[in-house]
Amino acid sequence: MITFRDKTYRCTSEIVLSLVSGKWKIAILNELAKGPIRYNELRRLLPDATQRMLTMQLRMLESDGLISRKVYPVSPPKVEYDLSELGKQLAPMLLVLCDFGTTYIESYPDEVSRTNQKHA
Amino acid sequence: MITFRDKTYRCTSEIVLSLVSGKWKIAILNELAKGPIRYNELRRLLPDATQRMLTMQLRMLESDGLISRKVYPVSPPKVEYDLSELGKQLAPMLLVLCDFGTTYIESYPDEVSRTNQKHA
DNA sequence: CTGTATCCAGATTGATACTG
DNA sequence: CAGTATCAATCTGGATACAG
Repeated sequence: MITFRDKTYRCTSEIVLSLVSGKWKIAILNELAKGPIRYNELRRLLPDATQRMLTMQLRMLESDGLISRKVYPVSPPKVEYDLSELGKQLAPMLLVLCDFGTTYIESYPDEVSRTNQKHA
Repeated sequence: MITFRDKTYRCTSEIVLSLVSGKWKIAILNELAKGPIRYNELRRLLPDATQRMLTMQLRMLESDGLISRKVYPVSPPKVEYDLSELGKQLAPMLLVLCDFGTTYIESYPDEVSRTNQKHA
C-alpha cells in the first residue's frame, strides 16, 4: 500500500492511471507532445471539448506536474501550455498503451471502424 | 478517430485506459497474474472492496475479454477467475505503468508514504 | 484571448440486506 | 460459496452565460 497526496493505492500503476484518466488528458498530452501550444489553438484542435472541461483537464495536468502553464503579460492575454520534464517522460509509456490498444482491437476486428477527422 | 464497441476514441491508448480504469481492476489483474483464483479468495485479498463492486469489476474485465470465469457445477458452488490470453499480454504494459508511477512519485518524495497491509 | 460561474444529468461507487 | 437487489452519495462531465 502506498499513500500519495492523501490517497491510497495498491500499486503505483494506479497513481499513473489517475494522472492520465480524464476526458481530454490523453488528447491534450498528445497535442503537447508536438510542442507548446496556446489555449485557443488547443480549443480548435479539440473542438468537442467544452471550455470548462478543457480548462479543468489542463489544471489537473498542471497541478500533477505533467504540463506547464506560462502566462505572457501582454494584451490580449497569451497563455502557453507545454509538457514539463516529467510530462516528457510520459511519451514511452503512452506509446506502450497505444501499442497494447492496437493489439487489443486487432483481437476484435469486426467491432472496429476508423474515420478521418478534420481539424477544420 | 477510432470507433470501437459504439464508442469513439482519439487514440487506442484511450481504449486501454477504459479497460483498466475502474476501482479494483488493477488490483484484480495483479492478483490474477499470480494464478487462477476463486471469488472468495479474491474477497479476502481485497477486503475493502464490497461484494457488489468486486463482482461488477470482474464482469467488466470478463466482458472485455481480459479474464475468464469458469463455473464448476459442484455444491457448494465454485467459480474460478483467471487471466485470458489477452489478459496475460497485459503484464508488460502494467509493468511500464508501475515503473512510471515509481519514477513519478520519486519526484515528490515528501508526499509519499508506504504502509504494509495484512491480508488478515 | 483566456478563462469563471452556475446549474444540471448521468455515471460511478458504496452500504446494507437478501438468495439459490 | 458466490453472488443480487435496493437505495443513496459522490464524482465526472456538460450546456450556457458571463468576465478581466
